[in-house]
Amino acid sequence: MRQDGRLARMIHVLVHMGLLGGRETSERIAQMLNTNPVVVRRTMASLRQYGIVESEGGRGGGWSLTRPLSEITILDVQRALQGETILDAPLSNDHPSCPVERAANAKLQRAFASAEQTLEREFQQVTLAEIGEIAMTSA
Amino acid sequence: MRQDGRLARMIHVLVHMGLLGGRETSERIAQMLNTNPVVVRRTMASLRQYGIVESEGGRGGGWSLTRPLSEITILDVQRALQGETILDAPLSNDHPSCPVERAANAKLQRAFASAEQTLEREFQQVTLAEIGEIAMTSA
DNA sequence: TAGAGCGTAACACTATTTGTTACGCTATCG
DNA sequence: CGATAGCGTAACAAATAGTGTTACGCTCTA
Ligand code: FES
Ligand code: FES
Repeated sequence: MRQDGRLARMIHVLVHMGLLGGRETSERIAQMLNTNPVVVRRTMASLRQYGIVESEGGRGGGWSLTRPLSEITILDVQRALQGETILDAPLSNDHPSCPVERAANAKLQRAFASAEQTLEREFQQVTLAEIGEIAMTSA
Repeated sequence: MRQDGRLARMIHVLVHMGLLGGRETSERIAQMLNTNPVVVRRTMASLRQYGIVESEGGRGGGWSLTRPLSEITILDVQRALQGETILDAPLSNDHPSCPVERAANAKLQRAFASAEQTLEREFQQVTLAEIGEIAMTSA
């Protein structure tokens, strides 16, 4: 699974919202991310589906958190954006019947699974509240 | 850093060469990988630069290993293909002066660095000779 | 009822890997 | 010496994924 910038961006947005407390529109979020409201909606939609944020249409609408930053981990955001798989072992599939290819793939898969576990543990340990605190004290 | 299929493919090729003992041409390797000789040369060139294989031109030329499979680890192949960085944390750079973005990036970087260490350890533990043995016994 | 705001489709742009063609250089064989 | 096998490299096409943008529809509230 390809790693992209969505995770970092969404963490930024969520912490921003948690610290400043309020509801934010896609328009305002887009400005703070130097991008476009549609991109924001697209990405935030994943978070909504996972229950981290909710959206309201109509005048006065926008996005808001469904729970405090202390109850959201990086892993939650990651799962919302990319599902179960964090790291995907890049295997080969050129000669599926070849035992060498299969052995190589098996070893790679094992190694990546191990790294993924590490990453998952790290992600689970960090709440967005922590990130907010670090930002507040370093500012 | 994006993960691609080169690592798995090159492991396959190297083990194949180690087990079958001989020199292989780009043409034959390309056939076994369902691809093109140029792609093979391109990728093998990285391995040559790192000292894992050597190439000879002219009639009867081709690629050969510079040392036995027992002295090549997955990490060696990885390093040859992608350099130092195995995993690259996908950070955001939308608002460099914002302390929240910086705090989020810092946490992500730490998490990915940890996972990279795990992966590096795993890669270093596996020699291509091991993969060859597994393939031989499972065939 | 007007307008703010989300939902979504459609398309262009970018970057990276992969695939392909073409051509040049070198070493061996006859 | 000439033909041929083989690598080296440049140039370009194709596929993929994220990103950016425009357009239009729906909903809620003032
Ligand atoms: S711009 Fe609002 S927290 Fe960074
Ligand atoms: S094709 Fe030769 S080892 Fe798999």
